[in-house]
Amino acid sequence: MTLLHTFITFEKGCLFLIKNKKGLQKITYVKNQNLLEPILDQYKKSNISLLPDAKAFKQEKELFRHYFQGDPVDFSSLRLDFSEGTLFQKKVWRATQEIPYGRLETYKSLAHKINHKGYRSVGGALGKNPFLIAVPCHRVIRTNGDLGGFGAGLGLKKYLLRLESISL
DNA sequence: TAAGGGTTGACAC
DNA sequence: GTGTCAACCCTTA
Repeated sequence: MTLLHTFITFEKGCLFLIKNKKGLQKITYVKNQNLLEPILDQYKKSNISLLPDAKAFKQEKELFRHYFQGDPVDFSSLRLDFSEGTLFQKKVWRATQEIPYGRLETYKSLAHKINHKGYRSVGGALGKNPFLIAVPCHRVIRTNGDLGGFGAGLGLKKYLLRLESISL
């Protein structure tokens, strides 16, 4: 299998984007480009060849450039391939996608949106979120105002919230 | 099948 | 205010 990939550097590190025929398959965060090698190796071992192709990511690069400049960006125009997630995870990710730029949501209210009482499961699904920033799990916090957790590190969560002018 | 998880709410101190 | 615990329910090993 062949997938396309590219990376986008920003102040705090680097975003690694992977695309298949259906759309974006993954957006992950790495602190620096040196850490990309082990990721590429893993794909090689799984018989997946990753081709660097910056042109195929023109739209994504443009959106992220604006986003990191602090402009309000709507990522809903991106085609995201949720097929790797479970039914429950897809529900949570879609609900998270609907959180507008600059707004916060709690794990509880997100659970309500999908008619669910398992707040922990919502956190679990967000932890598995393969689309960093495009599915804005950084906008989900605890009801008491604590940040909760973040797969890519709380430092990055704070940075992204500051970028969107959200005061904590 | 059991354990663990990015949580919450209730209760006791 | 802080700590503890049960309950929610999905995912993973």
